[in-house]
Amino acid sequence: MPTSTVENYLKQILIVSLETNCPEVPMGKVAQGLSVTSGTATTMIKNLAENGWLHYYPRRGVRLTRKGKALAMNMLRRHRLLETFLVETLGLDWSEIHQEAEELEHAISEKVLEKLDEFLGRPRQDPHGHPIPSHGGVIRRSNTQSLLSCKAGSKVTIESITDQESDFLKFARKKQLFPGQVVSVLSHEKLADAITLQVGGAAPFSLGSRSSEKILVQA
Amino acid sequence: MPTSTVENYLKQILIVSLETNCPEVPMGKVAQGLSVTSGTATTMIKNLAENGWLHYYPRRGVRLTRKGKALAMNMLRRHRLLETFLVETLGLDWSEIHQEAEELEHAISEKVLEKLDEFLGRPRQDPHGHPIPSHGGVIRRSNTQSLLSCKAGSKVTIESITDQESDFLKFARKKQLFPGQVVSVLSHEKLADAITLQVGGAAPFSLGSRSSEKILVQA
DNA sequence: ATGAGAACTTTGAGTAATCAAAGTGTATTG
DNA sequence: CAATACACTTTGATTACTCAAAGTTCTCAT
Repeated sequence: MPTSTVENYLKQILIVSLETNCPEVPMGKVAQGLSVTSGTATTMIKNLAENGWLHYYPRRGVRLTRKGKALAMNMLRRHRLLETFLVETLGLDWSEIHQEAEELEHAISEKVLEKLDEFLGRPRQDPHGHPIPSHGGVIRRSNTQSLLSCKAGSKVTIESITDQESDFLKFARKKQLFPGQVVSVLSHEKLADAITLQVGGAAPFSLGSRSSEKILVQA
Repeated sequence: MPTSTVENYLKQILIVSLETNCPEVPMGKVAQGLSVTSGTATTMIKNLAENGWLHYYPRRGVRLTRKGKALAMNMLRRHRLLETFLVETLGLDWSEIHQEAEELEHAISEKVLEKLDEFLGRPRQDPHGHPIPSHGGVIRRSNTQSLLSCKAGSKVTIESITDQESDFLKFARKKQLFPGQVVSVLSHEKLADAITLQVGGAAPFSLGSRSSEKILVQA
């Protein structure tokens, strides 16, 4: 039985490798993502490698094994199903569910998880718009791009918000930026590092590149 | 923030002190209830005493402080609300929920707990018939006695089953022994250590003292 | 190519929880 | 009232994780 620390390391590595679209993840990202010192990450990673969760290429990075990826995918499934439950069933705010799910995902058994999935009607996406991996660990990958890469004049649908920070999510909702919303890109000034949007009939507003990168859309 | 080990020790002590109706709990019961060696229990208890969770009387036992009892009551509330959720909402069998709740009770936040309570309609009892402590940590104590103390010829209503063992619970349900059921005590042979019952129209059967002690009833 | 700085690893030490086994105190029972 | 048995405590060691700080390797700009 892997400890919850092991689960967290593997999940974090999977998340980074999905984000960067590259299976090899540098140590720095691991340490940073888990808020531990780099020395701690090195020690832990060597231990994970010894137990067959991942391959470790010193001073280069880390890559999940099949076994490691399966566990990590399962953690993502747990996390996203729990987030869905917290919002849909218990009515918590989407800005506060991340931390809650972060704890619960290690405590919930496979049996309860599947009952929960059934109870929720086997949802495909969590409240942030992220796909929920299947029981078998498969994730539906859609052809999305970030809002940052949209041209002026285009009209796109928000697929997901890739940030779990409470403050950003509160802001996003106030501006009506959540999955399913249709957004018009009024302008995109590369040099000014800003993109101007309009959602529904509300007043237009601008986002910097940092923020617009966090919003994934479909044309 | 107490660790989940701390939470487990305090909860276990509270459970024993409620069962025995005595606030002082001997070390042996602590070690046994938590499945640790007696040496481990001693070390841990000294640590808990230093942190104000309980009073430690060496070679005599242990007694929760106000602070310790409050935390322990809260754990009991978590446990029993979660058990209720697992049975009522997700449809798990009452024989398998104890272990599940045992894990989840440490992971669920106060906020989610209260939402859950609301969602469940603020239940007063868990699926085993045990009272659920209020948010403030108060427990309704009814005047119950165990089935073992019932006279032949009496007719009683089951209030709760004080055993979490999966096998015993499966047996109990098969015999229709669960909260709310009305039971006739046909005979009670002190010397034979057996009590004979009838539930509804089913065939009469006998229970030994070990088992009948686990069933709490109201006249 | 070289030297500065970033990225990474190593080392030494600490915490929380656990066990096995040896040691101590207490309570009965003959 | 001693001998024994039981309940409890102490001791020494282990595991899984963590950090700070010192050490190493790699890369890139000069």
